[in-house]
Amino acid sequence: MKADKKLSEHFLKGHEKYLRHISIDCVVFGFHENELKVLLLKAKYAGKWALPGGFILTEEHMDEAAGRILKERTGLDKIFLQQFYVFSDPDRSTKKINQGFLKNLGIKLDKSWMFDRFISVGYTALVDFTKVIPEPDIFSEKCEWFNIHEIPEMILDHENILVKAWGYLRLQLNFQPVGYNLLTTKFTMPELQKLYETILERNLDRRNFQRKIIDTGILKRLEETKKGGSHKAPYYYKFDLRNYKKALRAGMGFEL
Amino acid sequence: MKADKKLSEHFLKGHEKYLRHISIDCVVFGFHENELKVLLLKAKYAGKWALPGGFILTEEHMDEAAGRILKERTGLDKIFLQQFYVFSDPDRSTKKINQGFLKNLGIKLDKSWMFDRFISVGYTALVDFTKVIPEPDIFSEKCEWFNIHEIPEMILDHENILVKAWGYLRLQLNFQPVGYNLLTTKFTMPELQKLYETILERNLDRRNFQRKIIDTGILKRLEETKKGGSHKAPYYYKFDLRNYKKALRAGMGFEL
DNA sequence: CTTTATTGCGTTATTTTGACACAATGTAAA
DNA sequence: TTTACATTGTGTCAAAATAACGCAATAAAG
Repeated sequence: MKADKKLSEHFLKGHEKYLRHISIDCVVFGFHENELKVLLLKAKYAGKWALPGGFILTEEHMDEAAGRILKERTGLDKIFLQQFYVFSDPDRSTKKINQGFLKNLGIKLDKSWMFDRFISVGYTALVDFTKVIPEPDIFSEKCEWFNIHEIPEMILDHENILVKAWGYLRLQLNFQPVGYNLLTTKFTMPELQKLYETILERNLDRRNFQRKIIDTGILKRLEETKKGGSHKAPYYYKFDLRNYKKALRAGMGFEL
Repeated sequence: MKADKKLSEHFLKGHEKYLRHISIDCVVFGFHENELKVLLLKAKYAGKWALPGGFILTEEHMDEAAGRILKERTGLDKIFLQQFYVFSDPDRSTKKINQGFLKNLGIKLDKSWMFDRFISVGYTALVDFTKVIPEPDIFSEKCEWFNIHEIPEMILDHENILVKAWGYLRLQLNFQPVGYNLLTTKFTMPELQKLYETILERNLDRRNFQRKIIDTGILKRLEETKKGGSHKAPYYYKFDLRNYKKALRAGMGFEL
């Protein structure tokens, strides 16, 4: 099989291409139908799910590497990425698990660089759910979105990474263009509020939320309204990127 | 010379002992005489100053490595450490600089692991200035404290790392036991206020600061006062660690 | 014993936040 | 066509948090 040959080469020659001991794991957040979602890959033959990850080319900036890795998985360019933590437990990737994975692949490689210890840098990625075309890679049989509350069994310490990323997202809500990156360009106030409520995991007063977010001046109301519901049609809004960036520098307060 | 032999061995055999491509750089903050200080090393023969840094043993947790590195430099155990950013520019450590450094040492080593590209994980360390005994290592001729506003010329991207660490410290002021770790066990209210003012780089109203910090309940006032100034003697305080940790979880607001 | 610098404690005005009321409006049912 | 319903847009008011400032108390120096 062609895919297997590519895999073999990866295990045999990867160390010439990539920095050893260092990996990247991305937690890709999306927002759809009022739910926070995470993009996961199902590892071939392993039967468990994994965060999209990869390695750093010998002369590549790590942030670029993260972008490159994600482009292959989502089809998107210029994704909003942020490193948030380094996972360095010496036992986080055990040889046992990786060897089992290889055996199932039918490849006999006892001394691949892949069995070395890896320190992994965690990145959060915020993407527009509607624009992503999920793509599995040669290591994976599937690539799918999962509701943040319905995460399947994951390999290694990936669940831990995911939980930590979510906490980071919550902390960053006041300082980063979370809304700008997770929503489509056009959205309604209830949609934006739901996003905040989902990330903060608590309900916000509709009227106070609106006042607060309007006062920051980061939004521009359009003339258009979103019709379809059997009730008053909400206005569409879009971000005023200029003001947004200015407001973010100051931090806009939604308390935890 | 014995030191040179140790150095040679480091350059020749280090890769057997440490993970390649990964280093740690620590920004050690202290507070003394109302000034924020940083602990720096003067690199031998290089003539420039450097952050205390090091490498990760093949089976060591990265956080432990950071602690181990700092223990050698400060004589302190159980230092409050936090990773804050990963510096991964492929050009951040150029071969030219390192080779010059080696040449000056009188050691001819063209293919040392030390010339590989390094990705460095930045840590902030908060220490009690009065308890630190600065110790240079075999790479350094000096180890000294510097005022944060009087930083000398530094090697590589270390000044950049330092600046980023300071920004991180500011952000963490409301969420981390910054005061607890930077001050001696006994301190006065004006001392604590100066610490906050120095980190935030702005003046705070003395009376509002006092009220706010007292209201959090994180302090315990002692009967003792600090005499010596030609004015009313301020009370000593110490942290109520129980309440401090509780308050930190909620975050206590000093805005930027 | 007076002066000086600074502390401890307090007051008031302003701003921000939280809780809630009510009219307006797009669709579906009558 | 009219009515019912769900949800939106806007506004009010009390409570809480913050900012700005006053003044008496006191340790040391002259």
